[in-house]
Amino acid sequence: MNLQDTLSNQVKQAVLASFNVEIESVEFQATRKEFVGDITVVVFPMLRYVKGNPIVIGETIGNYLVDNVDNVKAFNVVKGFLNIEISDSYYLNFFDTIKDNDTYGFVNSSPSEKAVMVEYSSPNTNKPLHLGHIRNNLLGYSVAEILKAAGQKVYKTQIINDRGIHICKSMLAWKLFGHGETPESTGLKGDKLVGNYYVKFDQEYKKEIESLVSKGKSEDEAKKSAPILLEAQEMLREWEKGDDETVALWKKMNGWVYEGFNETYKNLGVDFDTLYYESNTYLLGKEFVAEGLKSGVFHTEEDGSVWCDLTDEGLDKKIVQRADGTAVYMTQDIGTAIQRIKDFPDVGGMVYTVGNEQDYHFQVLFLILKKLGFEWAKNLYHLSYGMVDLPSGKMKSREGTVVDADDLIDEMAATAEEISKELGKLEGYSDEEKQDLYKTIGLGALKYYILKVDPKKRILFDPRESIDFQGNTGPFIQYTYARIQSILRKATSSKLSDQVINAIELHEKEKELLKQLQLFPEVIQNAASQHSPALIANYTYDLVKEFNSFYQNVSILGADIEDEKIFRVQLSKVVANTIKNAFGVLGIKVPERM
RNA sequence: GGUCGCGUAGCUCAGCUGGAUAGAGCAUCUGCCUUCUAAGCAGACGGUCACAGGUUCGAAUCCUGUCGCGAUCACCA
Repeated sequence: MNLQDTLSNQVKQAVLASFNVEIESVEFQATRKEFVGDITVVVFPMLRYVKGNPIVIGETIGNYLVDNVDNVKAFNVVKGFLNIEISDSYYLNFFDTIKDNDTYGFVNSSPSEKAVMVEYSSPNTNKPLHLGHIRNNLLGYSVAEILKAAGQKVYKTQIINDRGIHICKSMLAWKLFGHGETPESTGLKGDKLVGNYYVKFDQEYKKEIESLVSKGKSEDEAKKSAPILLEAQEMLREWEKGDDETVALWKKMNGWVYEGFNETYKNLGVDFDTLYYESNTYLLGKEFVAEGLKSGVFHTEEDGSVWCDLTDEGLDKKIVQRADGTAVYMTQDIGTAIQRIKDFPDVGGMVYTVGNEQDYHFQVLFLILKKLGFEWAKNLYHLSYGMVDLPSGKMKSREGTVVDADDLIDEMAATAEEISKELGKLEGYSDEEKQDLYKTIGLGALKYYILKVDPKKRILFDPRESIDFQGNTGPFIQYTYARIQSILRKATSSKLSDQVINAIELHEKEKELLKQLQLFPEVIQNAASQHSPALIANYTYDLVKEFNSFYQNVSILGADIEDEKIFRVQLSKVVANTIKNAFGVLGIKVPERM
């Protein structure tokens, strides 16, 4: 039983013994720094049951606790707050239970429990990944790792939007203007090459619109009748018919894109257990549209289009299949969800990492799946996150106003290199080790910068103001880890690792650290239930700040008493391990030196 | 217009299952490297928690309304 539960019972007994009243719950909070104590009971809520002066009530309870609870050393009452001091031995015992546990805070998954599938990334295959995708990838990956750490079985996946008018635009532009260029012939990453033709298409399209308008057409008309657009639409029809040449080109260019994406994923450090392609799942969606028609979930309009009426739920009518029988976005999402459960019968729920512009879509999707009668539909969660915008507004691939993912990753490493060289602490490292470290730090800065923000808030990214490496940042936390490793390297020679600690008096900073460590398992669980890596990031920052204060104010290897020295080294080791585990679920590596 | 989200220090963000004087970082300013890595520590400065009501012993936090920003309401994805 943890401290709070124990105290809770004792406080209830105290109230019962002193006032002859039973109270249901006791409200605790951490004691604020400016007061003496470790944990605080808020007396005010009890006034409903116990009439009287809150100060007197607090003192009565405090006296009872000191008399009856071993771990309670002393107390003081300020207004309606009963501040309790806990004995050092309690914290030392706690430390003893975690000091050799490398996975402290994590819960092993139980085989009987249902797995959860986490979808993220899910790009279109007509252009490279940008900063918006980075946020998506980091969030999805991290939430998947957090769920694992909290004891769930997880599959990571994505849905690759590999078909549609967008890829046809790139294909057509390549065909018209590409002169047979390939990634090999140009030295470009495949996704970059294909993306260039997506931009090229748009430029040509705009030229044609302009020319049509100058010939007297209205802008709307011009947009619809530009020859290059008509040709792209024709290409899509050819693709749907299975035209050999078109399909071959489609396969070739998608292949280039996948190679490019895989490189970016590798650099970002994200991975997937299984992949889904839209071109494979949209047909299953149509089957279930037919099914839903039979069971009356859907209905057909006069023109043959199929709809789901959600007006009873306070939503609109939603189309699930076009009049010409082709699939819409919703159709394939229905199909994909069902396909996944077929493929992985142990999956009992899914998390969709998709921007908040699609909040409505997922609300509708989940409702439709429920109406279709799928048991697992109640366990679907839309991990909705805010857009990453630039000072100039939205990022637009077609207009070239994007922060490219690969470029950004490289720039971060370059900045890390610059700073590292200035500081010059890496004598003895090989060039390869150095490059590796720059990447670790650069990515650490980027990932932490993105993940520390509450997912639902939008991020404004100003490329001119580079991401910090000082203060509340990834490198700051990595630096603290490296510092601890340095101490551990110096300490390993002696017998510091598995000594038993005798009773020592805790330094204030040590106690604060132990309190912070105690929170970690709860933080993991909260982050999992709220799908929020930001909670882990903020926790880690608080832990690290506490450690640095300890480090700067207390001598570790130079402790006067041998037992103190052992304890401090062990405590540092546990802090380092917790940093590593916390950063691990954020997808951030920690360095041995920096 | 309907619906949803957001609004906290000059800037970037915590805090939001109601509790003590609203916290960090950046920026600005002071100190601290002949002791474990100064990407650090200690401190100063900086706030009408968008605004107005309400609930409560107590509201940044919950409720209502107003304003501002964003998203969405496509036979696009």
